[in-house]
Amino acid sequence: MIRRVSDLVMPNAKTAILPMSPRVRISDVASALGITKGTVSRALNDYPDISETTRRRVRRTAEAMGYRPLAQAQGMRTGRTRTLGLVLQTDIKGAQRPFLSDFLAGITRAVSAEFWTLTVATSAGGEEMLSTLRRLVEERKSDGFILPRTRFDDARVKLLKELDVPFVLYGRVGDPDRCAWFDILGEEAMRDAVLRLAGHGHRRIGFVNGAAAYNFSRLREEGFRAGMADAGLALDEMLIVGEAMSLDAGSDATRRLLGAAVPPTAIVFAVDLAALGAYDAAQSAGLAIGSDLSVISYDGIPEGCWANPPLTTFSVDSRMAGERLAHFLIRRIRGEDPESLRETALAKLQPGGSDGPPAMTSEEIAGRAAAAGIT
Amino acid sequence: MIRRVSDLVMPNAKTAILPMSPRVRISDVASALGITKGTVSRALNDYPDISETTRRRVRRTAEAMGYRPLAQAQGMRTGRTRTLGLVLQTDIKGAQRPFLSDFLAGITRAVSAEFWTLTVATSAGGEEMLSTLRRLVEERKSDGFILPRTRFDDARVKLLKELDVPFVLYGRVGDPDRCAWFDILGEEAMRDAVLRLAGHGHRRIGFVNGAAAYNFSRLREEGFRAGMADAGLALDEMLIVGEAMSLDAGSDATRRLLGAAVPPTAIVFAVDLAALGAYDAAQSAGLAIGSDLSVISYDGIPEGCWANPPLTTFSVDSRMAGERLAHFLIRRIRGEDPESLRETALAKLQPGGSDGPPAMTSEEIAGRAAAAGIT
DNA sequence: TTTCTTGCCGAAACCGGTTTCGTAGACAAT
DNA sequence: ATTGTCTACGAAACCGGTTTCGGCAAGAAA
Repeated sequence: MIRRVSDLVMPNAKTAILPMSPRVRISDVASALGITKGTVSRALNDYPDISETTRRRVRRTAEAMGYRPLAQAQGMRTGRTRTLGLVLQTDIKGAQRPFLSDFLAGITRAVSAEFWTLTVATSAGGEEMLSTLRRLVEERKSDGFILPRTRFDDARVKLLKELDVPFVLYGRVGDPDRCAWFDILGEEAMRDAVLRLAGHGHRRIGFVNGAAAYNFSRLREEGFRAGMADAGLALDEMLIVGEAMSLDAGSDATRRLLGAAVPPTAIVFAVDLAALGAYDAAQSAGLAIGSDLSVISYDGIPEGCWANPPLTTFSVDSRMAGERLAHFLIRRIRGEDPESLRETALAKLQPGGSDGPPAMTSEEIAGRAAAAGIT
Repeated sequence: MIRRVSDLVMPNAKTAILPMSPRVRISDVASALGITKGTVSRALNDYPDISETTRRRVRRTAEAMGYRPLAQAQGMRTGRTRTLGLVLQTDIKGAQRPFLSDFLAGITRAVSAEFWTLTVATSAGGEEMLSTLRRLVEERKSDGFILPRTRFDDARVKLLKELDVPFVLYGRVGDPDRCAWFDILGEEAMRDAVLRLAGHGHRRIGFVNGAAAYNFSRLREEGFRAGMADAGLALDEMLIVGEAMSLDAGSDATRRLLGAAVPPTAIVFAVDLAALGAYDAAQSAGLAIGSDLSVISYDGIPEGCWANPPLTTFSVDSRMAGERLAHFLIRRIRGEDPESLRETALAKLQPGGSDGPPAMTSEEIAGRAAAAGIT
């Protein structure tokens, strides 16, 4: 921890000055052209009081000399440093783990193509998340934020709106006012999952949702319901359970569904990690995933491929998401209307062996479950 | 891509100035004390020409007023901005994926505890990696770097030494001169793996190494050899293969070992991902992992738990590694001797079901392999 | 021709820190 | 009392950009 203010400052100040590589500064460009640096700056920044010919000359020589403005120096006056911020939540064990690498690759790719940078922080969520955001804003460490894993009513959004700091959502929120976002249409995936199962001949289908606080859970449930309606299947509220974000929770949820009076022959999961928990529950009930009990899920985590049989799931292109989000955020910071920066994409079906035509009736499944002591 | 220099600068300059929150500036502290900001700065930076009483008064009021220097402003003169850099390599599919989340959490935890920040970039490796580092240094985006996945002869180390930019290694290198590092003792793990297998009764043990370019591969092979010697087992160079960093490569390597004249009854893998490839090869040879063929590996990736049987592996605490590395780098940047910043830790055995007493002799395994067409 | 615009640029202030330089005042030595 | 030294601080330059302000010169209007 920081104890004294002096821990924050530069020790050995004299020797701390780096041997600066011969950067091209704005004054170099100016003197090369025989004009003042103020004029160069205004020319590059498209001020209206610069003649078109001067503007062109300045641009060309700046380019030719390899001039690139120092973000921190610009930041002194403007308060902007061409830096995006990403605060990851770390209290949920392994929550975004599988996607993170691709997601970061996408963001940094977009960001460095424009000579911006990304600063990453982590926090435990809740109040700490907000104070971390606030600190990054106050210390001018980032000009805007990418907010992953949005909640229906998201405190981060509220805070950043108040502070008037730009942000983009990876996901959607309840109140879309002044929000830009990129999102995958989880609801469409859930709908398609139901239709695929119905195509296999399933008629009793259960749904295991994620945590209700997250906005995606609402959407995926909507999608499930829409799919059931489209398939002309009866919806039994007893076959819808939620709050399953982990293996254990997924396992428990599966057991609850199998213990129903008339259990489902197939289950749609909103989250891969929960779906993998179903394997355990099915095994303990003596049911074979893919035949006795069909499972389709969403996320496309690599662990799914290692399950036996491999999990049928809708996979998400996290890298592309990162790229789109970074571009959107930069445009947002540059002043574009957030409501014009909204885009969605579809998840891609990744067929495994965890779904297929029902090999058992609900009654037979109920029998097995009862025999295994599942109620 | 960037086309014109003006893409780099601030548009709408007039409106771009942020409504600054009422930060406490150094001049605020100064006027509160009735002294000049220069004196405050020198007091906080431990200049010798400040009286002890003044220094104390300045510290206390600065603390009380919540003053925190703006890193970019300091950077203008000093060239330092209290920022660590991390450049991830993304061309190797999923190479560091499983560890990344924990690793980042560790780094950012340490970093934000000292009011520093982390900027993350990605690159495809090779020349692009070097130019990315160079760019971050030139644009003063980071004061030093954490270099993961070190090679025996690492081009990044060479470059940063030339540029005289501080760095710490996650791993070790051939030439330790002027290098600070944190590393896990993979060689010890490999040694222990051999001893564990020898304890099970195995006498013919193979080794599948990672890519020779990485320094950890050399160390892990050394550890394997040391283990064989300690266990008093004969070493057959035919049973040592390398360059297996992926599933497919691991599968191929396993097949090669099984096709040997006298195949091993157990295999030690340097990399989990390769070890998971052995499952496939074993299955196609009609061999059961854990009994017919024992496997012990290293990394502790989560996929290992999903394999059947779960992989016995030595797991690494990536979060701790990130934390230690960040602290080391900060101390390095503050001027400490790099050679005093070196630390190692042990990997932790995570027993699974992939190893056990040999159920078959080498001859029987050779028979199965031959029957499966593996030569 | 004179005056009023307008376009275009130089000069200088400014952002928030760090660092250099100069000097007032205390004290010691002469 | 004068000179010299040293301590401790004020004043100002500086980092590399952006933004404000003022004014010259050319063209338009009177």
